Amino acid sequence: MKLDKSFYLRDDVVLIANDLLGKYLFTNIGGVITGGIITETEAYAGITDKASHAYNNKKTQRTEIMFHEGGIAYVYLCYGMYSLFNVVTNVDGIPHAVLIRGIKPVEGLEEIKNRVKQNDFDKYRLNGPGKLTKALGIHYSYTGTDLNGATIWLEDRNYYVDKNNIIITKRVGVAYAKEDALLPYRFILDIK
DNA sequence: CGGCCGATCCACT
DNA sequence: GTGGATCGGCCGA
Repeated sequence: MKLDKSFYLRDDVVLIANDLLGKYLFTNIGGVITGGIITETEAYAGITDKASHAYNNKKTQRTEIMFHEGGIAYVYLCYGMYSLFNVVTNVDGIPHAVLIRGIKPVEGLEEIKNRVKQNDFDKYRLNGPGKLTKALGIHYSYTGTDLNGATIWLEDRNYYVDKNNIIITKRVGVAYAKEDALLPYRFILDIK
């Protein structure tokens, strides 16, 4: 079943990032459904988090989406060529988000393989936030999409997550955030 | 308006 | 381990 709105409205974005491991992310782009089990996430804790685009209450046309009520997508272009997909959380006015960094593909494998166009395609692993959006067809123009809709959605299919398989570490690529770059906000589900 | 820079990825050493 | 690709967003003038 799809994740309930209340899942996204909770105020602990770090807890939500952990809870998202083992949940399923799906897209329906042009009638083709692709998706997988979420295996890697990072929490971005809003206005006090130096790594967040919303740090210091920065509200621009791009980051404004994060200030909305949880349960929608925040997708933006990074390094001029990669769309990065985030789940917006918390209530209206608090710009929390969770970056989805990796999945284990389970649905639409052929389509995913065609989209990523890499020879060493690993059907057990699709790690990297830029790669997974390409695989699932999520373009940055999808920012603001309701995650309870028919285009992008998340489901709980009772996948059992063994806490012993969760690795918690610091976030990647945010050295500019200084001491906040060391926060244990990255969650990895270590499955085959 | 111009210039700088990035929540990345891949090829190459 | 390192450097280049590549372009929208952001900020300062």
